[in-house]
Amino acid sequence: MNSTDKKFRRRAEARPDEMLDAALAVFAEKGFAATKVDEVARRAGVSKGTVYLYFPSKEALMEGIVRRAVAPIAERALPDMAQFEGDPRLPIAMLVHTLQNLLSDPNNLAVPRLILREIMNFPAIAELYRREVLGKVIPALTALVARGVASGQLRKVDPEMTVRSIVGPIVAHVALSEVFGVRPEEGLALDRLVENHLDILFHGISPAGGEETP
Amino acid sequence: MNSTDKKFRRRAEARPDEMLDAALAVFAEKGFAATKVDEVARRAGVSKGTVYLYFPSKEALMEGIVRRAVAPIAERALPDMAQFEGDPRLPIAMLVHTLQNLLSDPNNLAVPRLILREIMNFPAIAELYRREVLGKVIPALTALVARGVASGQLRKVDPEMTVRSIVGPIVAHVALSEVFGVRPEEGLALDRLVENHLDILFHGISPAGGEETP
Amino acid sequence: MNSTDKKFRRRAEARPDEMLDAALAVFAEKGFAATKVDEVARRAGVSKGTVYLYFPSKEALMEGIVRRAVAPIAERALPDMAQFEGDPRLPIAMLVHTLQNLLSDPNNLAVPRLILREIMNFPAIAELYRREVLGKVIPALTALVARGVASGQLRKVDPEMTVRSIVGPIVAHVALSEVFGVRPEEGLALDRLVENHLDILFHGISPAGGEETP
Amino acid sequence: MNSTDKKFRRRAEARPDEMLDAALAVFAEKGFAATKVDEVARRAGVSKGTVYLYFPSKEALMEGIVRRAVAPIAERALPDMAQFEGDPRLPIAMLVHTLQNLLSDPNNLAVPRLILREIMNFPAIAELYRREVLGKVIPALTALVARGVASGQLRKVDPEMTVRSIVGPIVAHVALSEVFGVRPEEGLALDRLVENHLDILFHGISPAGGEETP
DNA sequence: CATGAATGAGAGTTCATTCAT
DNA sequence: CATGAATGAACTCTCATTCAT
Repeated sequence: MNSTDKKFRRRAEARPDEMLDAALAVFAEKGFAATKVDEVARRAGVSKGTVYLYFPSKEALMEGIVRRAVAPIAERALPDMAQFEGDPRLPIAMLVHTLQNLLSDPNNLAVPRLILREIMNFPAIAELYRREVLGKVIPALTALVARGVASGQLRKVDPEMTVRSIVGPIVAHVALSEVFGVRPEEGLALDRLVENHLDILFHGISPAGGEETP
Repeated sequence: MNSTDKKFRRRAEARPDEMLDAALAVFAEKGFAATKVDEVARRAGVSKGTVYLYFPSKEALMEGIVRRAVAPIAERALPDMAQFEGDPRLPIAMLVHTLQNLLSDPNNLAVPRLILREIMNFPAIAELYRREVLGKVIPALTALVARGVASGQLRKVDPEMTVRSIVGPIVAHVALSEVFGVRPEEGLALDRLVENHLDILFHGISPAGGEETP
Repeated sequence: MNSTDKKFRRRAEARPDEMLDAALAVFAEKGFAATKVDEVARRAGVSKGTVYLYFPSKEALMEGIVRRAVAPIAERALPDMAQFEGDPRLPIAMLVHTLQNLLSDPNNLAVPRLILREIMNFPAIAELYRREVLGKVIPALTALVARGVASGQLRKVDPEMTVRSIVGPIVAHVALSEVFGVRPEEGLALDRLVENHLDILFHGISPAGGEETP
Repeated sequence: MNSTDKKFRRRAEARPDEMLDAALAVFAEKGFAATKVDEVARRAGVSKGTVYLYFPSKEALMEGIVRRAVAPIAERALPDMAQFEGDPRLPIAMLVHTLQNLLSDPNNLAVPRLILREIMNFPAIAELYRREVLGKVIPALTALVARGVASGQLRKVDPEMTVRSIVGPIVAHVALSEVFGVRPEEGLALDRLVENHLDILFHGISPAGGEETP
């Protein structure tokens, strides 16, 4: 009860996570290059040396942040989509709404923002993201669209390219807002964007006289 | 005796431009932070001091690159679009094809790539881009869509959000390719993307039984 | 095992002082501008970075030197003088002799020499010196002379200007020697200067038939 | 009358002097180290290269300034003093008043100020000054005092040290004012200083019951 | 485990000086 | 004579990383 009391144990085990939290906060605020390890340590309530006890380098902090954020994505909603058999517009709408929910919470936005900001300086992160997220989401979506086209539930569109039409408007909307500060008066208004986007998308990919948006 | 001998190059008025070319090349290759002014100078065939003769700082090189690239954009195709009276799908298709042409040339791609890579560390550049490019293109496009909706040539879509549906797929396509290396086997295949995109888009925004893609 | 082995010196609280010593030595030798921080570090037995661990800039070293040297001056002999009630020539002689002692030791001379050399490039130091040293010594001396005049122990001299007559000859003597290398054959011969100076001064400010030099 | 008209000739011949004027102005304002040759050139209305046409280095400008200012001093009032036969207090008073006049004009103050500021970084200048000015003034003054002592017109003072008592108060007064900004409310008030100084000095060096200040 | 003092390679920037025109 | 574009050595300061305690 002395050296193993709550405080001590929690600290010992949660340390790496606390450091990633601190690093994310500072990276998000100042960018990777402008962030000093000293400040990450301070924000995490430890000394600079301790950071290096858990992470071999400043870059490793960056990778740790991304790895932690990316991990749950792959396991989550993907399997469902891949095996879905019915109207492909349903999982497409689900995916879009999942994205919407994800992006609505500023907390969730911090990591993508950071990735967007730094990715071109971190080939390893780009590769990780490509492999763990895009490499799973894109093929699943492509297959979904392809099945829809094959079954006649969708018009004869190019499945691979259509994936860009599904996520593109959302990406563009968030990028405009986050990078350039171009946003509607209401704020992000993601719901408005999603509604209009799905409306156009489904009109665009459904056969003439096709069903309405699910 | 040719135009590149030493004597001619001295005092050449093209000096600043040559430096921006060199800077663009190195920034594109290594990123802003990892680029040494020394290397920009070497690549431009001058000494480090000479760079500072024309640009007060390394950052000024970055700004110079963007400013030079952004300048012609605003003056170019915008006015036409704003005053166009007929089928709004025509100028939309034109804009998309203009983008396609622009992005097809790897030379033209270098600046947007660089901007994408560094913009979050250069608020001034983001602001410049927002003001000079987005601040002109987006309102023009929005008005165009709004007119189309008003005239009944387009379905009742949200003009402001629809702009994201027009450029989003292209942005996503280029970003996937340039940032993550996710691209079709043929390479960028921008034509395939554009064809599919316009197909879906126009089906998505045209009234039921509307005209075909222009 | 002695007090200068590596382990003991690490974290020593004397670090800043050691650096000031080193800086003073190099500044005195080469002047501020011609001194490289690297050399200060080497002379202090540390690395360049360590200097910046304790002092934020090269200028801060300069200020540190002066501040450290100036600190004890104000607290020392001033209070006595201010409250002295008897013959004002006594504390004047004491002050002059204190100066004489101070300036006799080449070690003590280093700081004034450095100040003299660099002061015009360091307004902050001039201000510090003015406030902490001159701002206390001069008014005290002035008051002393004024009291002497009022009590009739001194002739009717201008107290404020007489202060210049008290310290001027010493300043001139040291400046001639230190700056221009003009000095008697014996060396500085401060005692000779002081004796002659006080002889003239006291004859100059005492009433006709006044007392002898104390 | 074409290529030798006033403008051209004056420029050609007065160039070096104009450059020294410009250099003095900038050195006085910013100090030697902080002055850029570029600015001296600009202030002189010529190009940087032209400065190097007349002066081999930045330091040479400094030396030129001092040499030009020092030249007339030696030839001027010195001979008179050396051969003066009457009351030595007369030439002493004259010297002090000459100094007073010299220092009263801010224009004349610029060079001494600059010398004071930079001399310790320019051994050559110190040496020049020592040789050309001090080496002549001090022996002359010393001899004068010695003669006064020998003739009984002055008390038995140490001639060499007494020189410090003659110029010291003035030096101290100017240094206090120029270096530390310590000055009477009226401004420099050199006349007040000189009057009090000579009063004390002559009372100090004259035999008891000696004559009044000339 | 944790600390934080110490390191030192490295980069941006300045500016006296040169020299082709 | 005059120019001013070009040079490049030199310097200050930063900060990721190490390691003795």
